[in-house]
Amino acid sequence: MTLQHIISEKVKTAIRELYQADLQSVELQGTRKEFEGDITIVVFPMLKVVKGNPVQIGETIGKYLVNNVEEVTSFNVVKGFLNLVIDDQYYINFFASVKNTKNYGFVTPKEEDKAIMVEYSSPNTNKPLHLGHIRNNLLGYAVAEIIKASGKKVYKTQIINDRGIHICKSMVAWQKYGEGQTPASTGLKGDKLIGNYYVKFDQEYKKQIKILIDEGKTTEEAKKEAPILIEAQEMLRKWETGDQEVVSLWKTMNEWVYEGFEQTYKALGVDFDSYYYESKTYLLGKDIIQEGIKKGVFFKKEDGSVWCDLTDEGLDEKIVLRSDGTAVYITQDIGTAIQRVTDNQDIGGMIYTVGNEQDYHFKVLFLILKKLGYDWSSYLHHLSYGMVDLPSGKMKSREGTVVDADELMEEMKAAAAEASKSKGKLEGYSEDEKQHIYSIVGLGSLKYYILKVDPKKRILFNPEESVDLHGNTGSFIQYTYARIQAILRRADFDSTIDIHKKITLDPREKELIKLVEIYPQTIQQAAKDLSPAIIANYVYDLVKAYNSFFQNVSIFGADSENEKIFRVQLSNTVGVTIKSALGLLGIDVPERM
RNA sequence: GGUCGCGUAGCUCAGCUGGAUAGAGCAUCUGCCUUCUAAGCAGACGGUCACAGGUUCGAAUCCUGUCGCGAUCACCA
Repeated sequence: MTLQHIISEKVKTAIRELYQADLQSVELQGTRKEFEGDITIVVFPMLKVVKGNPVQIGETIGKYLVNNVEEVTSFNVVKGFLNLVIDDQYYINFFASVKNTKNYGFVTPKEEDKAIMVEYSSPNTNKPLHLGHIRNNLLGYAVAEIIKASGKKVYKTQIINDRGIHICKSMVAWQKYGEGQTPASTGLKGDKLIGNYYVKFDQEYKKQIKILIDEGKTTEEAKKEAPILIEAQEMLRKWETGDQEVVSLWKTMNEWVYEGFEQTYKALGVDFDSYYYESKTYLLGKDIIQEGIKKGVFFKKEDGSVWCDLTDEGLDEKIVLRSDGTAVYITQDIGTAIQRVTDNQDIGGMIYTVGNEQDYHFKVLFLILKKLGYDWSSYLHHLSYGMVDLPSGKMKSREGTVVDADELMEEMKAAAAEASKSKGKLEGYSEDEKQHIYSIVGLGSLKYYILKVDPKKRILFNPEESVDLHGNTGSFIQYTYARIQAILRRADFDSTIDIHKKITLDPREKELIKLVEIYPQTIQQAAKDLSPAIIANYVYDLVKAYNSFFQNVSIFGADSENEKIFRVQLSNTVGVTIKSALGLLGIDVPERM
């Protein structure tokens, strides 16, 4: 039972004994810095059941708590706020009880619990990953880790959009202009190579449109009749009929892309427990549609197209199968969802990490699955996030303003290297060790910069700002961790020495213990809100408080040995918590920097 | 046009299940390295929380409307 619980219960008891009234709940908050105290009870809400002056009621309850709760040493009342001063010994005992806890703040999942499947990344296989994908990957990975830490089993997965006209465009261009190039022959990553042919297709397509218009066609006609587009469409038809040559080329080119993606994922530090491929699930989707027609969930129009009527829910009719019988986007999503639950019987819910331009799509998808009668459909969430904009505006592939994921990571690493060299704190490290630290710091900056923002908001990605070392940045947090390690190296750190004896706390020490105290509930909140930003903001607060402590309270110049040991142990616990919280964000920590 | 989201300091963001004088960072300005990593600390400056109503003892937070920005409303994915 936490101190908050004890105080809440005692307040209720006090109201019952002193005023013969029942209080539903007690509103507690941390006392603001400008007032004396640690925990504050808001008196105003009590006025609904207790008539009287809030200040007097506060005084009465304050006296009662001092007499009846050991940890409450004194109190003061300001307006309707009852500030309680908590005994330092409470915080010291709390710290002692927690300082050697492994995985402090994490809840271990129970065997019988249902699992959550988190889908993220989910690229098309016709071009490399860019900054937008980075946000998606970081968010999906971090949310998965946070949910895991909050006490649930988690499966990470993705859906790879490996079929469709976009792949065929790259394939056609490669066939016509590729001259047999491969990743091995060019030294290019596979996804980059394929991306080049996607661009090549677009260039040729535009040329042909222009020629057709010059020949007197309308723009509309030209766009439909360009020979290279006809070729791509023809290739898609061949693919669907299983044409051996086309399927073989498709497989080869997709393999190249997957190898490229794997390198990017590895560099980013994200991973997956399973992969789903649209090419394998869209047929199941089509089967489900047929069943749905029998169940009356869908209906067929005269032209053969199949629809779902969602007008009762305030939405429109939604097409789920084209008149020629081919699958649309949502068809395969229905199939994939069902396939996943079939493969993993313990799934109790799914989270889709997809940009907010698809809010409507997922609303419809979840409704359709509900109409089809799947009980897990009520535990589906769309983790909807905002776009990443550049100072120059939106990223547009046609205008070449897309920020490539691999290049960006290299740039971040280079910036970290430059900054580190100017500080010169890595003497004695080998070149490999230095490179490793540049990588940790560069990626840490990037990840923190993106994850600290509320997922649902758009991000303005300012390259100059993202490599900044000062203030609310990943570097600052990692730097603090490295600082703590320097202390521990020098102190011959031993976590087992008992420090119960220490009597008075510096306000900065107390602040740190309070922050450590709320780490577990912060994880729960972040899991509930699907928001890594909550963890990012927490770890920033923790680090700021530590630096204030570090700069103003001498550790090795402490008055007593006991005090010194306490401060070293406190530093260690803060360091462990920083590492743990950053770990949830997929950010590594350096021992030195 | 319908629907959804957003609007907080010059800039980038916290705070939003209602609580005290709205917080950080960047930028600008002052101090602090012969003592544990100055990628730091201490401080100054900076606000009509888009606007207007409403609910409430109390509103940045909840409700309604207006304005601005964005997304979406395909037999594209």
